[in-house]
Amino acid sequence: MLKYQAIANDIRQKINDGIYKPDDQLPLTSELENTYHVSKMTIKRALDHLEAAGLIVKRRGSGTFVKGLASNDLDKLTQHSSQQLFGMSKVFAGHNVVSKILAFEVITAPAEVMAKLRLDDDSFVYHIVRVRFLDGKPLSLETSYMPISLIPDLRRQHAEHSIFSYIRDTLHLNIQSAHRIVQVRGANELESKEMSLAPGSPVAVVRETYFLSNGLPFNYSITTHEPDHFALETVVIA
Amino acid sequence: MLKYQAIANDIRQKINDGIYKPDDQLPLTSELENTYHVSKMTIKRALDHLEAAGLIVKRRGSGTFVKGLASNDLDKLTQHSSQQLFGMSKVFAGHNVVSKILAFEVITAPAEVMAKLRLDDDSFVYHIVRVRFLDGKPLSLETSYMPISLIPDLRRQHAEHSIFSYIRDTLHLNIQSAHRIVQVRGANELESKEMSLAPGSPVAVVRETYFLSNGLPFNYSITTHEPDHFALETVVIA
DNA sequence: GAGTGGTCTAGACCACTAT
DNA sequence: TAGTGGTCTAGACCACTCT
Repeated sequence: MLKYQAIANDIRQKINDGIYKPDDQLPLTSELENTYHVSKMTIKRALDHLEAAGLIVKRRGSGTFVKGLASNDLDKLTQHSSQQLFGMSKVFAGHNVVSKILAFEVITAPAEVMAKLRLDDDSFVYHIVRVRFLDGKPLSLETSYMPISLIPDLRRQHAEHSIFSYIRDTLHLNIQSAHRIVQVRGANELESKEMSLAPGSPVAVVRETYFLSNGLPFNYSITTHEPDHFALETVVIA
Repeated sequence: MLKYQAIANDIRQKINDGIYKPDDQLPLTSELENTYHVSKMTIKRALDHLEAAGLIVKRRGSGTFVKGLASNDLDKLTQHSSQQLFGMSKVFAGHNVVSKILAFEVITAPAEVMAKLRLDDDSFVYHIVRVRFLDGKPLSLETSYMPISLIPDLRRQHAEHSIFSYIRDTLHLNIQSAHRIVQVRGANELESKEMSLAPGSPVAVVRETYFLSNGLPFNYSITTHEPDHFALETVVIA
């Protein structure tokens, strides 16, 4: 474990345990240097991460303070370390997540998909439509496109479980990041039928582009979520 | 301007101008050290920021690459530098943004507000309900709570324009960060009436807590957005 | 093995806050 | 003016990729 990570985790834990409480001042960076036996830059990096995570606030000239967070929010931030990238199989670990496959085929990429995945004119992509169920209840309907050039030999069985596991564990490709756009609209016919929603009733629409560690986009997906189990949380720093 | 910021801006500009294109490899960090006459750590910090912004990808052992972004997305990321914190008056600069005030009063804080703003039992808060119009069309309905202890002497006229400007320019307080939760539901009676929406039609609900640079929460707000002008974009790094 | 980016240091100097 | 965190450096050493 890297030093700055270990220090960040330690301080996060102390905030979680109430050793450092909301509005408390943290020890000075010079004191932290001594207690952890590291240089100034290393302390700074650890605190930078905690600041980006929304846990603390730094003020040049004054000191470093735990944010005045409601205890609920504090718990969330100290436990799940930052944002989730990977599929629901991980997010809902412990629950029963099942996929029903409505489509699994290879097609020539539609214009929007071509643009998002930076593909040539007549590139082939997988076109996968799945409904995800959590403990038997429909959660979301996902339409996903992936170029066959990057993800060879994807099978229906992978889509039934976790496509992301196949990509990482079998193809040994690293997922580096995702770009997301969240919007809202009424459910269309397919969505209302497959998710047992009234037509036109509210759904969250999340469009995502996923990138590999070499910078190439390998997945463009549009997921509509049933409202009761959808919440997206972010922290914005000025 | 700080060196690492200047370098980050310069490289962002070069990506925007197409000097570095999607999938291109950037110059090696050692070369960048020479061209900008700075140390390794300074180059690293500049690139770290561009990576967090979703523009580039770094691979130890291989090099640094521009992400394979669709040209639309590239433009967005290179121009608006990262996420927005501050009120609509800034986001929609150039457009005509007007507020209609439905409520402007001081009340004892409800339980949820007390928790979010970490207030004592019978603290007073402003309770402000506004409808925001963009070029004459209703955009959102915002219910906002702020403790009178932190924000003294707020007037109706401030709510009519920008509360954030009052806080920054008059009170000289710095807004450091915001925590956001986005959800979806059907419009209630007030929302449908004030925003000319069918009852139960989809709206985005954003709950936000804003923090000052001393770590204190000073504003808790619940905003419901009409769907046509709402989109929230985020970049997630593994 | 040659080459990439990453971590960490010790210390000089800077920018901001408080009193 | 004392004390806070921030920037930047030059260089040692490390972890990973690719051939």
